[in-house]
Amino acid sequence: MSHMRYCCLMAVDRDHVLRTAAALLTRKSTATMDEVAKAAGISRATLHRHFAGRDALVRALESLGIAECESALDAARLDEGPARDAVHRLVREIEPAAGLLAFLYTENQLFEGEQQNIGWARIDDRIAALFRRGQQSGEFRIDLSPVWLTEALYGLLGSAAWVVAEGRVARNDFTHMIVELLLGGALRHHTTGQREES
Amino acid sequence: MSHMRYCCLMAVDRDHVLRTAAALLTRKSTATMDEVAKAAGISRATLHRHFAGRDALVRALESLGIAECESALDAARLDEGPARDAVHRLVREIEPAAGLLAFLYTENQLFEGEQQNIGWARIDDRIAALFRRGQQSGEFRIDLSPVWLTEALYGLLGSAAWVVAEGRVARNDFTHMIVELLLGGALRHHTTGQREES
DNA sequence: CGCATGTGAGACATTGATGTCTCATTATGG
DNA sequence: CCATAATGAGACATCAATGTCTCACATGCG
Repeated sequence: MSHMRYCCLMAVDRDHVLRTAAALLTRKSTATMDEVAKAAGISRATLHRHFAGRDALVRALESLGIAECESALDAARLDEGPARDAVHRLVREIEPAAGLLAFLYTENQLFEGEQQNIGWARIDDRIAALFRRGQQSGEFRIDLSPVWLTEALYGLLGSAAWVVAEGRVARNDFTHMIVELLLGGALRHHTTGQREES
Repeated sequence: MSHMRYCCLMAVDRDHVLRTAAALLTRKSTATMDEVAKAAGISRATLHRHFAGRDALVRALESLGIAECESALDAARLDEGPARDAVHRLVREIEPAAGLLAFLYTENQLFEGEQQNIGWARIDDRIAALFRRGQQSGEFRIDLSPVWLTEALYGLLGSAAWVVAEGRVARNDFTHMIVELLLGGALRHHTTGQREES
């Protein structure tokens, strides 16, 4: 504690600003710097002191999103146990970041001159590796590529975050909805006469 | 003056402009009116003669998206045969519009003062009704609500359109990827018929 | 208490997109 | 061939967001 400096209100909680901005931009991706500042309870000037500009803010959000994603990946221990359980843990751990990820997912198109891209690539690889492990262990079907399964997971995370935010489904169902659909699909599998062929 | 009948057929192909704009905005949702005009091969002035402003353009795209969606819904004959086959037909029919839908899906947040909203609601209802029919017929599991299945379908359509546009999966796999994941899930099931070979 | 720091409020110029206008050009149809 | 109409090019004002700046205020610290 001795190394912490106690000043005035002490350098506006950067993390709080980022999370508020994430929550706002998730709902309204075109929100103004002024709106972001008001949402965070600070002035535009102060916001601009902490983040050089809108670009820097979005970059910071991207870094936050990557960090939270990797934390979730670590916490989910993707290498341990059945792959299906690892997927379940992953979705559970990543849920709090789903909104932010959904925002970044749509905003990323703007960053063609990538740089943080390596962070996303690393995350993609770790998730794809999980699906690949599940395929090799015989748990997952092999006609759906790990790349597609990874992307589909992103899409489902975004859809679920959206529909929960809209209040059209209960927040508690978040993990169940995604995991059950992603792993089991919409079809009933215990009924007789099930046939799958196209 | 009798309104323009069939005078100079120079009349810029409105549909072509819309589809070009859709393609561009799908890739870069912040594209300028000038960029849209250039992409469509017309001048900004002409673009502005046909669409009062950016708002009007996006509205027109929304109408186009709704129309294409409803055409797909009609062509898929959702009421006929097994629900799972209807889902397959739906995805196949809706594929060409997936990019446009993905764009509108993210852009819709801006339309809080809805008006076209009724169009989307009607589409939502028709798709949700399909999933409900599948549940009642015993084909689909009942622990995943039609609302969620509908939203999940949108998410998967968007993800698939994106990953195909990125060139990370083959365009030919579009329908298969979505239908198999949405209906069957990633898990291998020990039921008859599921593709598990090589 | 006085100093330093961080903040809020607001003025200001800048930038980029937009909407509107005019005018010349081209193509169409009678 | 001529009148009409649609287009392209560009000038122009407008507007909103941004980035930068100054100044006053509050609070922590010596």
